[in-house]
Formats: sequence, C-alpha cells, structure tokens
Amino acid sequence: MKKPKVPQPKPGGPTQKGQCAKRVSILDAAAEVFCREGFAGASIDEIAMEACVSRQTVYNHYREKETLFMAVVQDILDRANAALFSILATFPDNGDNLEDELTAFAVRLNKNCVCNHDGKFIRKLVQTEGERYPHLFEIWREQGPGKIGTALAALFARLSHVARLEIDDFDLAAKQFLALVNADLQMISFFGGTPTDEELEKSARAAVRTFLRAYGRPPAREAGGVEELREETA
Amino acid sequence: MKKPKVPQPKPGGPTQKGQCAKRVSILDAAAEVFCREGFAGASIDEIAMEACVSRQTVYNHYREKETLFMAVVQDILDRANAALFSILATFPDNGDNLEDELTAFAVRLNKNCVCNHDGKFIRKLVQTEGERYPHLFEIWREQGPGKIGTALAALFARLSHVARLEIDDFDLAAKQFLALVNADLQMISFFGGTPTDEELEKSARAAVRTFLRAYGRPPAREAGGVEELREETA
DNA sequence: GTAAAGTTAGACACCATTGTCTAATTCGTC
DNA sequence: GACGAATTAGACAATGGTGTCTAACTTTAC
Repeated sequence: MKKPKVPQPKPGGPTQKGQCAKRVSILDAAAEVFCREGFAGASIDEIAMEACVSRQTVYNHYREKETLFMAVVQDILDRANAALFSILATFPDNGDNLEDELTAFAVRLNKNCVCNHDGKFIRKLVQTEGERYPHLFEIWREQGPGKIGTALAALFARLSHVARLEIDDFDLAAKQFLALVNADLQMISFFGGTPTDEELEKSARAAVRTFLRAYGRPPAREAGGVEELREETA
Repeated sequence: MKKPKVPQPKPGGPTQKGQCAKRVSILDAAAEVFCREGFAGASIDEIAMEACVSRQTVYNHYREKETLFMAVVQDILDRANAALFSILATFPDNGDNLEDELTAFAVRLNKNCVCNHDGKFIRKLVQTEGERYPHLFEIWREQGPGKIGTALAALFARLSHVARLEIDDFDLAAKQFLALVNADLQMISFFGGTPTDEELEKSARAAVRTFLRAYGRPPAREAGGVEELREETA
C-alpha cells in the first residue's frame, strides 16, 4: 500500500533539516522551470535536475505535477505578499519633501515587489496559466493588485491630511500612481533584464513628478511667490 | 521522394480561393490554441480540429509546428501594426476640446490595439515565449510599444504647438499617457473579459483628466490673461 | 551500531504528441 | 465527364513525458 509520505514540517522532528532543505530546493527549482517553460513545457526531470534531487524525491514530496505547481504558486504568493506589506509600511506619513519621499517609496516598491523575481513570476504565471486555473487568477487579483490598490488608496488618504495633495478619488489616484510608476519598468522587466538602480530611480522620479503635477497643490501662495512646482529648476 | 508542397499563394492560380481560405482558417485556429495553451501545450491535432481541417493539411501548409507558430506571430503582428497606424492617424490635431478628443482617441486606441484579440495575444505571447524566442521579443519591442511610444511622442509634439500643453519631454509624456490610459484596462483584459464601452470610456476619461492636470496649461485666467500663446482656432 | 526513514538510479507501463506515409476522396477547372 | 491538385482519415514509428515500482544506498536518531 501507499504510505502517505506527505512530509509535514514537524517542529523539532527528525531529519527535518534535510527534508526541509530538499523541499525548498525543489520549490525553487520548480518555480524557475515553471516560469521559464510554462506548466505544459516544464518537465519533472528538468526540475529534479535543477534541484539536484532525484525525480522520485520530487514525487515523494509533491504527489504529482499539479500539486507541485500549486505549492509553487502558494509559496511565491506568500512571499510576495509579505514583501508587499513590509514595503507598504514605509509609505511616507508626512508632507515634508514629498517628491523625494514618494520617489524613494516608488523605488522600494518596484525593487522589492514589481521588478523582483517573484513579481515577474507571478505576472507571467497569471498570464500564462490564469485561463487554465481560474482559481489562481482570482486569488491573485484579490491578494495582488487588488490588495495593493486599496492599501495604497488608504495610504494616500492618510497622506493627504498632512501634505499638499488634492485628491478626490483615492482609489483612482492609487491606481494611477502605480501605473505611472510602472510605465517603463514593466517593459524592461518583461524580458530577462532587471532594471538598474539608476533606471529605477529615474523612472520613479519622473512618475512622481507627473503625479504631483496632477495631484499636488502648489506651495502656498500667501508667501508671495507664485512659484509653481514645475518651474523649480531655477 | 518528398515533393515540396509548400503552397505559395500564386496570384490568380488555380484553387487559390479554397487554399487561401484553409490557410487563414488554420492560422486563426492556431492563434487561438497557441494563445490558450502556449507553444508547448498546443497540439497540432487540436489546431486542426478547431480549423475544421485534417492534420495532414496543416502539415502541408506549414511544414512543422515551429513554422506554423512563426507564421501566426507574423500574421498577428502585421495585423496589429496596421490597426495601430490607422488609429494613430486619428490623433487630435488641434486644441479644441482637448479632453474629449484625447479621451476619444484613448478609447479608440484601447479598443482596437490594446484590449482587442490581437493585442491580448501579442502580450501573452511575448511573455510566455519571449524567453525561448528572443527574436520574437525583439521585433515586438521594435514594432510594438517602441513604435507606439515614439509615434505618440511625435504626435504630442505636434499637438503641443496648437494646444495648451506644457510638455518638456515628449517621450516621457507619451509613455505616461499610455500608462495612465492602461491603468485599469490591463488588468481587466488580462483574463477573458473584454471591457465594456462604458468601462473604456470611464477609464480613458480619468486617465486623460489626470494627464491634462499634469501637462495642460490652465485655461487663461479671465482677468490677468496669461494668454501669450493663445492661438486658439476660433 | 542499528534501525528507520529518506534518497537515489534505473527500469517500467502508459499515454500524448510529432511528423510521415498511403490510399481513398473531394474539389476546381477545362 | 475527366483530369490533376488538394484534402482526408487512418495507420505508423519515434520521441518524450508522467507516474509507479524496486532494490540499493545514505542520512539521521537513538
């Protein structure tokens, strides 16, 4: 009979370290191969080879290809979610130096959530396999851009209380902020290349400048100078 | 021996109509299946069935799977390119009613180039198979967003001569215009659903409003008349 | 050391797919 | 109607993938 070998990580259990190491090794390799070849194109042999593990071990840990695939998705989604929240926590909370702060935030967001390995994988995955696994598409929309959108909207609402921002629709503003921030990055990170730090910075600053031109109130007129934001190169 | 049966469309040749019809039928079906299943997941049998054609006929027209795939790509790329140019030709060329004109243009662009069948296919294709066929990725970047970006930049430059626009970097503005215009559509058209006309309109208007808030000069203040460049076509 | 668990390579049946081949059939044109 | 070209269904070998099994091997816990 088949012994159900599903190895659940028992805390302090025996051989846990070795097993666990293999598990993540398989998971990483599988993510790599699934991302490169798609679900249909990926072969278990290839994954096993890339993980430096025998094919049988793969089958021992994850009953079949489908199971492995789902585990990979879950894993990446969790990681990406954690990264997203840790970055959202750094959203500026005061109006000082708005352009610099928002730019730095946008860079962090792009670097750790959008242009990184996991972000690329998720986007590719959803696009390639979303049709075949509608469930996958749904949880992505809930946990991914949906969550980031509403969270950002709330943050902009908070920020608008203490900064010179004139936003009537926070959801829309959040979406547009994201769109601007990803304007060129999306394409750059489409293929292999990860954008350099300079590219990230430049792109983020351009996006934030435009965003603030649209949504930023000009600095108080009472000071006399009708100095517009866009003319500050003087 | 093998007779090279590559059927080239001879102008006025015999049985051309039937052949041609089958060719496009195969091409369409192949596009559908490749898009749905990816290159690896698509089977020639499935394509043949969907095209209402025998498998052998597929092999008669396109020697092998790879050839068929390339033909599909070329076909879609050509069609998409033609559509893109025909839409770009409708870019507003005067400053009257800028918001409405730009909104209508954005709607046309999205409807005919971004959210339509071909647009979706190309994006999916590039993302799934771009790594395997770097050539594909290159010609897409040249003919796709690259071309659209520079073309739009030129159009904005033209427009800025006759409209209240304050753009210093036309390339950047074009990219940001596209980004804003696609802010929510991208996601909607990610999965099956094509956005409705109302969604298209609403999304385009929001994008254009933000774009004009960032790049539009405010209409002349009635009293102080900042009308130095007011060449408005009555 | 020993025993139990996990791992490995390899063989295996099974299935889907590609691409070829053939013989029968249909289609378009004269 | 007759001819040639295109199309069709089906059989076919070859390939490569999945998932199972087994027998040897290694690691880990005690």
